[in-house]
Amino acid sequence: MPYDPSAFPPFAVTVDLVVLTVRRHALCALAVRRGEPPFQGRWALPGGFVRADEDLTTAAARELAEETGLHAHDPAGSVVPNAAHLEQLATYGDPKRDPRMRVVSVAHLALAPDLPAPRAGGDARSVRWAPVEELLDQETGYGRDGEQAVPLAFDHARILADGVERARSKIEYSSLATAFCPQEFTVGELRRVYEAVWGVALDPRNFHRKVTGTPGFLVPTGGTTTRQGGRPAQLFRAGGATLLNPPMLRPEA
Amino acid sequence: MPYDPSAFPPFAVTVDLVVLTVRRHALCALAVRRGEPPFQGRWALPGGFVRADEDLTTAAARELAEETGLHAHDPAGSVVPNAAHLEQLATYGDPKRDPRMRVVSVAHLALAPDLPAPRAGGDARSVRWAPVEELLDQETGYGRDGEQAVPLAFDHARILADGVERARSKIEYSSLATAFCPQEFTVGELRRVYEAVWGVALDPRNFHRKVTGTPGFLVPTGGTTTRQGGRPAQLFRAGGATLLNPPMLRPEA
DNA sequence: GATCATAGTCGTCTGCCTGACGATAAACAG
DNA sequence: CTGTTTATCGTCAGGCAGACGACTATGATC
Repeated sequence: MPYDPSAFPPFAVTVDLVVLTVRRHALCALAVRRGEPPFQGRWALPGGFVRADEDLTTAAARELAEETGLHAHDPAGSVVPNAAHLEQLATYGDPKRDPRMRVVSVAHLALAPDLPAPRAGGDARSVRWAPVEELLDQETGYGRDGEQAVPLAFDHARILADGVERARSKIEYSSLATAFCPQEFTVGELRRVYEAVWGVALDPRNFHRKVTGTPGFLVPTGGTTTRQGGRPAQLFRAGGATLLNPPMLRPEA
Repeated sequence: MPYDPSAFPPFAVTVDLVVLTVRRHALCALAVRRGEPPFQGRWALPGGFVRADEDLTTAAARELAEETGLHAHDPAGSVVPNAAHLEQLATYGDPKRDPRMRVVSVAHLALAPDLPAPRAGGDARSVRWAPVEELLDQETGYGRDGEQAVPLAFDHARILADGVERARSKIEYSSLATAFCPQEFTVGELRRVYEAVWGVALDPRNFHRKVTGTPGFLVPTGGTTTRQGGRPAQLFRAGGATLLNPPMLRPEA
């Protein structure tokens, strides 16, 4: 081995979070405003340093709770209300990605239902849900309103784009879309999740046939709701199945 | 922000490599024997420290070249003979994964054709291609021969298992299986790659129909070969398509 | 050289799934 | 009561995959 173990270069290790939800028929990500240089005043993904005795997943779950109050959905754990799906996304370590020092960031992806107030520990104006389209359009200079027509800090646009792409592809072959829904939801609400994440319109009849016909995907709870207007719809919970086989097909292939 | 940027905990960052190939109809991974504690004498995945000014992908490509002589296939680059596919796999950062210090390892996955001699810079007995089944069976105590019936060092069994799972699922919906083949190959050779990676038998007729019917997957070179015995087979190169739609279906779902 | 074993290649048939879309049902708004 | 909205059930045609028969072209063996 041609290296000296006592002379390894020191790194800072952080976790950054791509927290996605569906609000008002649009896929939104959590953004925080930076209060200090570099990129002061710019929007960024939430994140922070990994502590000395902390696992990466633990650090991500801690940051998620600090920023949103959401608890990570423990894969083997108990049923927590408002639990979010949390998984590792990818790691970004370009030597110049942080001008201050060498920082390696382990990005994580979190999917959460649309919660009332996404508020953070600090002041309310420093954190918000922003449509991902808007956050990513900033990269190409086409922001909506003047104030936010600024790219995300660091390489966070790239990280966000990777997270969105992961979510888009993963709801194809897994039941992960239910992570965007409340505990009980209707087929129509689930369909609107797919439509918002993929940015397409789906046929309600074929979608209904597909999701109700996939064993283990949806479990009827017996109740109905009319919160979407129209004819009352059956309520469902997410079933035990995590992999969809055959998958949902994204149109416009 | 509740942290002091000048007081972040220091980490060592390494890259570990899951290098896979298909040899003698079996999926094999590159393993190196550790020459020093901890886990001295045990088999481990190749890897090493990321240098101070080095990108993660660059570090992985450097380690790959050092251990195997393989060059990473530059996605936008020139045609390099014996180029391997290289992609980031996942990052492992359990505080106790290395007893010496806090090490975060960014694992990468490399897929390479079956090359004549996989030898490393050091002595030949310290590096080998081992069937992944054998390396992972060690975890449960069912090793083949006495000498190697020992688990991999660190958490490398977990990393290897994750890499194998990534490869198994990725050849379903991408043309990545061609990374296991030489520049020119036959449909039968490609089928044996799928059979080795998935550990199943595929119908040669349906497989042939599927791969030759997918636009952009295979490009005939005009030549034929009889190196597999039997009737001469057409030779193909990998086409430009990277995503297979609809995907190859893994039996026994 | 005839025969056999081995691989490769082309077709056929059937069942399942999907996309397109008609029709009905059950609520609410005017 | 009528129109609007959403949910849900059905029908039909096309495409693709699995099962499998048939034929082809080489090398090996007697």
